[in-house]
Amino acid sequence: MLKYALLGFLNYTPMTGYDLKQFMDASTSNFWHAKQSQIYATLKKLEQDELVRSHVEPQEGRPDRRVYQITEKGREDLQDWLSQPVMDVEPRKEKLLLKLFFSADQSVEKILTQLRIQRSLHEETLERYQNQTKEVIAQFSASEDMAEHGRYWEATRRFGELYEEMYIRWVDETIEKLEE
Amino acid sequence: MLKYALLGFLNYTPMTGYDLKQFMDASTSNFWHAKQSQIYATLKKLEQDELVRSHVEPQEGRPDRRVYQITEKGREDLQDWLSQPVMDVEPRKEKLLLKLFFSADQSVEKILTQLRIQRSLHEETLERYQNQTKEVIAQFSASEDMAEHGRYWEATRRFGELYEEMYIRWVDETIEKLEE
DNA sequence: GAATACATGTAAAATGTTACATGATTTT
DNA sequence: AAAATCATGTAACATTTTACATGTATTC
Repeated sequence: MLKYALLGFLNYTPMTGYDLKQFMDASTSNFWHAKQSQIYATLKKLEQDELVRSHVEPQEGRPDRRVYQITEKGREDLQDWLSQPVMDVEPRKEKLLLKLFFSADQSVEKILTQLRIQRSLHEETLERYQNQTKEVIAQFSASEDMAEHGRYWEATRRFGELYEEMYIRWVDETIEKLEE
Repeated sequence: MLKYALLGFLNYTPMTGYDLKQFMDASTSNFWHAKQSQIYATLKKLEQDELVRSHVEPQEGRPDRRVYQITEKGREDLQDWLSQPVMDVEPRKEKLLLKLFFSADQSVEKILTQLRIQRSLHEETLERYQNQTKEVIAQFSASEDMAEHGRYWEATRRFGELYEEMYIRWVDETIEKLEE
């Protein structure tokens, strides 16, 4: 699936694995993320499958850049994937909930601390979506050929915002019940 | 991490890999899930590490059962994990959002169809949390020695409920904006 | 008569994480 | 003087998914 994230970005414009990581961190990390090493490995595989092509741009004083661009075959594959509807609900994994589920023998004080830590982490995340991510999207949508993309980027950002608000609400509710 | 889900359940009572799968599907699938094959593989590893022990119970007409029970070492490991606070925000992966992010060139009609499919899938999931999962928890909490656990199980179920409500709200909001 | 439940697992592939390695330039 | 940024990657490991294989008993 990372495959399609990379093809999606390369469909905008050619760039390096390093650039792709920056873009993902700034825009899709809310719903899709990857480590730098995985991005490099996946790009290599995409090139083998001829969905992307690369060339090296020599640089002085800095490491050379390997710039990837999407091929016609890559565009078709991406288009194909985009047009297929998602037919399932994505399963979640939430360590904190797993812990909480088995926490009946822990002290309530310890659990409350856990929850308060999560609350502040999710508050930070929420603020990031509301400020930083929002700005990044606004900047990119400013250019004319990217304006149409802005609507969709904003929809995904909004999801992150709603998610974090929901999470904080759930923590507050749970803390309240435990304090009774 | 599946490791701790299995230890957590085995800390209630000894059971087979098959039983563990049933329990997880009925209770933790909202925030932690695993395939049957992964459960068997993980149990094998847990036994090698002496965190669980197993014995075979012969059966007639049905395959023999391999019943696992947690060891003292396993209990300590679980306890240790439970007492450590979670210090990060769990990253999500949402295929639909990834698709939506890159969908500016798709027809609005196609995207709306995508969103409507997701809406109905998440509505089903929400209802499951509100009815089936709620009942399962009520049943298990009925026995005296499990009553205290019920509070925590309910908190995790509530998370699923809030999540699905949020998701549906987001879909509705997004559909509305696209229809403008 | 067909499908589901019960119960176990193996093998291969895909995916993702962690740790390591290099080295100049720029910022703190 | 130390840390972060730019830029690449490899290797080992861990986790997860998919597909295969088996066979009885019960339910529809």
